[in-house]
Amino acid sequence: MFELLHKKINETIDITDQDFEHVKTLFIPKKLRKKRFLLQEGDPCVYTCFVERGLLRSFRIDEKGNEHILQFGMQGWWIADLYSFLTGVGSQYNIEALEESELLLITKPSWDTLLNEVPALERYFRILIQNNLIATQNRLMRNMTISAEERYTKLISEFPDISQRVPQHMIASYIGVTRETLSRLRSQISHQ
Amino acid sequence: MFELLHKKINETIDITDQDFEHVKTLFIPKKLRKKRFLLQEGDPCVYTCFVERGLLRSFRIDEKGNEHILQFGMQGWWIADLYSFLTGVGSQYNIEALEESELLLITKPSWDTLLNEVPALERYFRILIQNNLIATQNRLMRNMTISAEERYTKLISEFPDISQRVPQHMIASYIGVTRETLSRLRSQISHQ
DNA sequence: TAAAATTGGTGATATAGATCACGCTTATTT
DNA sequence: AAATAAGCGTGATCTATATCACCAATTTTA
Repeated sequence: MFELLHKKINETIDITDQDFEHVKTLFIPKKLRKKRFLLQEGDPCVYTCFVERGLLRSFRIDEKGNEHILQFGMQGWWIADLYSFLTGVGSQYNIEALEESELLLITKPSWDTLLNEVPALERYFRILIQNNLIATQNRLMRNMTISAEERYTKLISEFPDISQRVPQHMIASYIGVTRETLSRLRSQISHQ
Repeated sequence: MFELLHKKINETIDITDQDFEHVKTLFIPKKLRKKRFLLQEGDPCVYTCFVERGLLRSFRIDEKGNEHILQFGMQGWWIADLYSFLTGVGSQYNIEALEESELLLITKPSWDTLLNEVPALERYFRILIQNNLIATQNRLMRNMTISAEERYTKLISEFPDISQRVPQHMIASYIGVTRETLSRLRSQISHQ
């Protein structure tokens, strides 16, 4: 259950087996079936979630009822509504399993404890968040500088399996277009 | 010169005077005149920069020659091209002073040293980056969910002095529209 | 202080992508 | 197995924003 988390942490910092045993005690393992929610809009985001296996998405629904995906949470990634998790306010996001998933959850109090008791993890999370920031800045700049078609082809080339794993309308709402537009872009691309 | 940095660090973590004296030795104070560059596209981003006084912007120029602003670096904020700073590869961004500015610069080797010698700063930077990530995610979602006009009015209400301090075409390139579009939005807004 | 550059406003037109509306498959649920 | 929902494609039309082209005022630079 904790293999992937252990591996991921070890990739960035050195953690003793003893410390990792302590880490284990603070996480709550959970299986989440497809289409079930880890977080619903309005509720505080109680857990930060590490994805051991499966696939999740975090998304928001605007006033017109359109979905906008902030993040796909793939195997080995973390997913949460950070702001809600840190402040305890009601979340504006939903987090839903797109596949049957195995998760490791940690609450804010446990996370605070963990960071105090295993200071090396402060660096692990700093680097994790740092990489996430870089990726989010890139995505923001891409949205401003390149066309929907380019955004789509770049996404597919970075995550080739994504179009098999998630429906097209979710890919559309991740790159910031409607499902109709993506459908037309795809047919253009396939006709050379 | 170091007052603001000291204050900002103290707002998030406890740092001893002794540790802060050490911090001071690793930063390079620099004055940058208006329109001068701290970083030019293609060069590696050698410094991460804390703005003691003044205003900077980081931006990118696309193939068509249009500018896109990633960040304004206001007093008390940090600015850099994180990816280039961490990896040493040539940057895709420019960083330019929009006002006469007083900066505190730190190189990657010094920053690494600092984090090892003053572990408490690991938390300071984790929280700094965490807040930046939250803000960047919000901006990304806003760009996908709300109109240019709303983006403009929200920016102005969050940073009321910005329209006095930076030219309109830069505000336009921050919210992701052309200068012409922003000009028209502004005249609409002023005519009620 | 004259020349050049920057800033910002506005008209005419073009276009990427949204919206609405429909039909056809393929999964899911009961 | 039937009923329902989800997923995807596509035509017709609409709209927000981009593009191009120009002008006037202000600021910066030589």
